[in-house]
Amino acid sequence: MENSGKFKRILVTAALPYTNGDIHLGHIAGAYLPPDMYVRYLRLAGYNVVFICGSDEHGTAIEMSAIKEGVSPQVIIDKYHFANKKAYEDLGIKYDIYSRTSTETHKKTSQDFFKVLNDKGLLYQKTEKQLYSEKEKRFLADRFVIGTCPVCGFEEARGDECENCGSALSPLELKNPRSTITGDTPVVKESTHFYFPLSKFQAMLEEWINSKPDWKPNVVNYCKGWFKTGLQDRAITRDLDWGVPVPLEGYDGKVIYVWFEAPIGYISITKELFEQEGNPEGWKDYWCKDDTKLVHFVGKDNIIFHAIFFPAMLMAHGDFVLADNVPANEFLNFEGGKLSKSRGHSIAVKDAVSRFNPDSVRYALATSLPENKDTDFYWKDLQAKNNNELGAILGNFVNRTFVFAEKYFEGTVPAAGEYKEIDSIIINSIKSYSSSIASYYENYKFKDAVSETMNLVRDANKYFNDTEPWKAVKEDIARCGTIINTCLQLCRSFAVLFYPVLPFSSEKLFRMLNISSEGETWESAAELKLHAGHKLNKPEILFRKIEDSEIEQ
RNA sequence: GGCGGAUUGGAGCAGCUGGCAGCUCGUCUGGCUCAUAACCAGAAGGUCAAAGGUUCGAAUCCUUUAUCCGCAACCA
Repeated sequence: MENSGKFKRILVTAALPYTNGDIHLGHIAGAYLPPDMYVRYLRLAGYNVVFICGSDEHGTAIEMSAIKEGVSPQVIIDKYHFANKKAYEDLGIKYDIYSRTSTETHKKTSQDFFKVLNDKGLLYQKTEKQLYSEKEKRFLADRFVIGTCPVCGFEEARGDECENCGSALSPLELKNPRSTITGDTPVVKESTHFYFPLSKFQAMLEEWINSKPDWKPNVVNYCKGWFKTGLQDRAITRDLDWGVPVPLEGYDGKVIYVWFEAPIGYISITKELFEQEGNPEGWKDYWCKDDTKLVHFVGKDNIIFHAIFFPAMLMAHGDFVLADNVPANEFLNFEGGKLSKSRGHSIAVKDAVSRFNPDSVRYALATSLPENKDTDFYWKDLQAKNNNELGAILGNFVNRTFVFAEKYFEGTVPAAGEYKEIDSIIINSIKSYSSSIASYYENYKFKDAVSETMNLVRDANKYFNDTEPWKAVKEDIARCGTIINTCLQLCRSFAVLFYPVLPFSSEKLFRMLNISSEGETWESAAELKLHAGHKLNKPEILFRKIEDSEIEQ
């Protein structure tokens, strides 16, 4: 619906996680759960969609982690690549492909991209003075230099800014500079780098973003802030060992800047996906045709790269589609503090899923997504949402329905007789709910989509109460059958409508209903597909209660 | 200091092209008893951070202040 209509296919990307740490719930809420829900919805709704992600594995930070731990960068990226891949799987975040930027395909794709821009004469070179460590035989990135602040005299000022007085600094301004890695004194040495003329693309970018009225205000505001300052050209190469080498003679020891090369990963990973599927040219449909809708899901820290820098690169290159939307989220804070590993304010995905039902984690995050502003996440919220909403509203409705079918109808679907008005109302409401929920998904309003889905279950519980099947079972068994039939049909609707947010429970519900989830569509959620006499499986508890003691940890 | 964002009942959030202040949870009361002591109904609870301004009318627009957060281009 909406503007999906003019597109033949949708390519959804989730921000490539930087592979020097475990992903945590803040990342999930910001950039991974929303696209997973979006894609699951789109598939049910019948769209042609590809969902890709992968590890971002190059750059200064990874090389420095490797040096500090005394291992090769490969050890670092392997460790976190596989750990993060598993974390996504554990949470039910299901990509069509989860690859990485250390592949040959990616190396070639980003080098080709670089060469196209260079051959077009768009790039230029500039020589600048930089600090160089003779002992380590490397140029030092700003943040790996400390020294005495020329403004306030603070002796531990970092190369990019002084934490004491807040002055923005360049490492060349520091007095008595030294490497944070070895402590030795660097020398000033010249180095030549390629620059991307971002400033020349400002007008085109502004026009492009102005043509996107459906973008979230927070994203547009971010971009406008950058435009106001004026975009500056960016160096797109670095003096570093760990990365994609500059594909030209005479540039040994230089690699393509990770933020130039990483988003090209979206293209190379799409290529890999289609290669695996035996259709090596298939990726072009998704990247080179105007009727592809490209959507980048990112956290707000990545807006600059996905809404400004990467689009400018694509404009410069010329062969590729630009993003239709960048529905970036804000940050999710934990227990009232910033999510940061150093302050112990982060929850790694692996710690959350080892304790709780992944669907409970997904639901708790989905209902407090930082869509418009930073939000807070508390363990007790997860407990409350699991117990009071998933358990008491959804799980309990399913359970009370199944227990009736089990006890009074031999575990089968009873026949539906004549419908009364109250039955018709709830049955018709499934259709209106499914279309309003769909509209929320299409417009990236995931919190609203989830709470709207739960509202249908609230209505279902009211229906159960108002029709009083526990009385009907004694007075009018046929009437009771009609009610329980309706409730079972509702359960099937829930299995479809909750699939985007609660995939594991949805599957469980399909099993309990003894039907396959294969071939289910969003449209079918409103159909009454369970036939009288259909045998049900034994009911199971969908969401077990989380005790206080589990939360106190 | 500059730029951008935020501040709404006990908690977490929505509302912000200006028009009686909403949702979920929690609390209190009542109903029901099929069900994971779950479900349903009703109620209480907010001078929308503060001050000033525009307007017939402001949570919403403007100015100032306070607090918090992000950005500031070689971390990604």
